[in-house]
Amino acid sequence: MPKRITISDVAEHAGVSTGTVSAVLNDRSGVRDVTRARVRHVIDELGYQPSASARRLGGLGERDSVHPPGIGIVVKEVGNPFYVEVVKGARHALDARGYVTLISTSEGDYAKEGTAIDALRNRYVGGVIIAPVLDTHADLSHLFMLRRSGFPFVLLETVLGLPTNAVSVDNVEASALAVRHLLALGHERVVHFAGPTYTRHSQDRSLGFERAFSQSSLRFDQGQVISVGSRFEDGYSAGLEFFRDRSGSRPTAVTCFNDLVALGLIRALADLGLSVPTDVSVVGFDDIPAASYLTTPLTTVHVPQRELGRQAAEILVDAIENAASEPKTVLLDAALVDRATTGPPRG
Amino acid sequence: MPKRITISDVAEHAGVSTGTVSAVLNDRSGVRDVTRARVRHVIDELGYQPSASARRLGGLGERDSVHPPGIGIVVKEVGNPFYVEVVKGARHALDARGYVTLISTSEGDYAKEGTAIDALRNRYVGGVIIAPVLDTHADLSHLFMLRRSGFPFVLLETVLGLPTNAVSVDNVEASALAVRHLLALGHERVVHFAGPTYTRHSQDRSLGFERAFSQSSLRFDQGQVISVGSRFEDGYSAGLEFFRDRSGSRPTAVTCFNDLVALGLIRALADLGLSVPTDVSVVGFDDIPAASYLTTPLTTVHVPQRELGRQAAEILVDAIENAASEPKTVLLDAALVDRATTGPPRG
DNA sequence: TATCAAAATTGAAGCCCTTCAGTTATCATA
DNA sequence: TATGATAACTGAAGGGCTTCAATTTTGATA
Repeated sequence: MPKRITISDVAEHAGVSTGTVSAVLNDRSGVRDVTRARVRHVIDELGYQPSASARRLGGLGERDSVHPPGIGIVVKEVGNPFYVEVVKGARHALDARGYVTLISTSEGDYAKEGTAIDALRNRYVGGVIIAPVLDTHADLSHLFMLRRSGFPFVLLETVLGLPTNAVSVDNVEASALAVRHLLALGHERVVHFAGPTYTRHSQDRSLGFERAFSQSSLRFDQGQVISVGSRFEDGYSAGLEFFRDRSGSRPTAVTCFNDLVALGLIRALADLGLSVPTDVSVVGFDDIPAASYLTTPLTTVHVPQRELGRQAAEILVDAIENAASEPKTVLLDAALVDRATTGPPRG
Repeated sequence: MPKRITISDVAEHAGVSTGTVSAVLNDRSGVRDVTRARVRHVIDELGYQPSASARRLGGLGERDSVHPPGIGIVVKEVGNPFYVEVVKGARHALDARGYVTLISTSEGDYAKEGTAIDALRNRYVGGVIIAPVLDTHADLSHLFMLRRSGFPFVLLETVLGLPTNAVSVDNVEASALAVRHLLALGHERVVHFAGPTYTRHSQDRSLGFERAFSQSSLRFDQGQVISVGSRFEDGYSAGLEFFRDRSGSRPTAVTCFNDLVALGLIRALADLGLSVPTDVSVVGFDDIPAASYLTTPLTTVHVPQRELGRQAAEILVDAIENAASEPKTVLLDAALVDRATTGPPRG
């Protein structure tokens, strides 16, 4: 194996000391221009590449002193439009503060989330933003360990029993908003297409649905909450199954876990020959960019995704730079956006 | 500042030597269970965190010996459905080979691309997959320097004059496919909504359009290629502008730089009261997942995105593990997918 | 040319680990 | 109990860089 070229090799060839080479490498003042030039030339000549580990080790402590500091973001899935927007918001804020952003995914898998966090930590990110996977079988131990180790992080979902930095919206209330909108339009038979159980978002949104219903003059029944999933396909297949053969007692409106599910459902309704919103009103959740692109723009609950990312970034940077900051939870407001997929029930 | 807890602290508290602690840390054999347990306990007690830099420095050379090795992916934009699929394909292959995937974005900005690559390199990824930004004003110097430094990388676009690993499709030919499809349907007035100039993809697709046209009995005119962009909004606004007030000489078909532009265009046509494909046929490019979801599924050129990612990952891992491998360029096949947005011209 | 403060340069100590030759403890066997 | 063979443990020597007190050089001034 070719022996590594070190700073001493450079020093020797340039006829200076290692200290001087180091000074050149770090653009420190107090080196004559001729010397600087000579060293630079040798570096180039020899194809010298500094060892990042040695730089960090040598410097004061373990911080990423040499290069722009990094922060990591662990999302469940790359390409989920919701997280895409959150990441954009965070990235923007982080750029402005001179941090580089590194993204990794957990694929909604609890173990992979741990791997991703470790990988990021071992690579000198100063902190991480995490969309946590809430696996009922797991004990969330790596989040607790993270917390115990004092490593700065911010969650994109509040976690019960874990007092830590978190940024989210009040999903219970936001979900209730959607229901109230439908009730106000005169709907009485409404169901909720719920998301995966591993996310608090889903639990809260189901809860909000139930609560808004219970608070109305109507009666709530467990059967109104149907576990579906979070993807377009989930909404589509659940929609087909649910609305096939159901002419009589068919619900007149559906609130969905997120916009993707809503879109899938709308597609299924179209395939079944039902029209939106005349036959069925549909409300999404999140307000992803595509929601407003569609031929019939989606009525949905707007979640300030970029702002979510921005605030998470801000809190994280603050935690990194002022080590002493207190755990902070921020809840942003959501709002109903009334577009074209809701209307009064037929007749 | 709180002094860092080192391996010697642990050794001292546990009454063993640093060598033993190191052995425990690395799960090496030759340590009695009682000793191992004692050391583990002290580690826990003291909240000891190994220094990743020191581990790397101490080990043989600069490789990422201790933790799973990482590879980086630099895409232009997180959330671009095309890259999302490519990343998924790569991630899948990389997972199987025990690499962790770290994603960073260039935002289509040449300078940020350099920053992203550096950030990744300095964080011990063994190699990177890059969707290169082709800035006409830049000299692509960081790609050349990367190459010169011997750092393994794979491009998702071939770059003129840079013999290196690359995975792509033959965009010229693929684009011609779209045109031939339209010509076969009887269209004569066809235009191309071209992408941004900073990507080779766009240049090649425009070229393919021109070529297919020239090879037909029809005459090609520069005016048929309209520079639009790569986003939904770009397609939408260009569509509005182009098809407004043009009843007579209006083109009967459009091929688009990508699916997003096509979707934007379709939306614009709808707003103008024109129907697809009766009034205007539209062909996309890439075949992103959403293309088949829509109410009127998009006719498009299918690019095997996941496979692109998979092959890129494979080549990269090979380059990392067998340092001597030759630069390799792979061109995958694209195919036209005839769905609902194309048909014969009216009349 | 002599003087001296400021600028430039030196080089050994230290950062925290891993490694491995050498030493010591252990335990089965004679 | 003595004897090896083997297992367990030790600790100093790196690994490549940064730092900083100490030294040397520079160049303006007398």
